Amino acid sequence: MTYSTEHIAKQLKAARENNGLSQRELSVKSGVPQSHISKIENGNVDLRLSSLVGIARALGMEWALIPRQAMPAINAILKQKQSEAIDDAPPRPAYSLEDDED
Amino acid sequence: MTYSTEHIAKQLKAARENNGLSQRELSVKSGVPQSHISKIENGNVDLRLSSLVGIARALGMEWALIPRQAMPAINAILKQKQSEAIDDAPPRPAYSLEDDED
DNA sequence: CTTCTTGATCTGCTTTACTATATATCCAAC
DNA sequence: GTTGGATATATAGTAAAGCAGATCAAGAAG
Repeated sequence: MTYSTEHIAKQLKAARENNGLSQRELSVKSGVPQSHISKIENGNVDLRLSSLVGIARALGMEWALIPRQAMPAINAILKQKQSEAIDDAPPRPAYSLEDDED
Repeated sequence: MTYSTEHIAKQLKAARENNGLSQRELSVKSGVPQSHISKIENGNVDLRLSSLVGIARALGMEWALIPRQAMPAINAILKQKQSEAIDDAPPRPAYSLEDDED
């Protein structure tokens, strides 16, 4: 409950939402119970690698060990991919069209 | 005990040896008992994130969640860093000089 | 109002990572 | 032979992850 646990929690939650999945849907895809996903996303669990890998895979992600010196380069790429995603695929899931359109 | 567990095991072991550490030394640096490190390196454990992070940090590594589409780029960087390491810091730890010198 | 979906929380139970410590192998050096 | 460094294994106890299932609260929608 210390280190990067909280950070992971946020990443996983963000990724899930990007994929437009509910915790229950992710539960089915990953094989991890919804109750556990909830705990994970709230950072209340020191999860095992198998859980992490299962969930990450279901969200189209992998994980990697990175030499510290290589981190800046990696982060640059991740940031880049992020902005690419923004400008080429705006999913715009729901414009909750306000109640009147007269 | 399935997926990448074995792969991680190998990575950690390789990293430890690159750092020139024994399991005992790593144990001290990471706070994880030597017996457990042994199990981990042999892939006999589904370790928790806290253990992984502790060990990885002690070895000068971090870990990251990577979108699958970004993996090739990441791998390219990692490979590159690897060869850099090879040609600028050849530790050449031991040439077990063959027995014949007569 | 009722219904449905989503996420958080609880209970009970099983499994296993993790710890501490000790011991066993193996191998190289003296 | 013995000694010493390193890794692998053994035992026993504790804490927590993980599972299954139900439930609850909040919101949106009919």
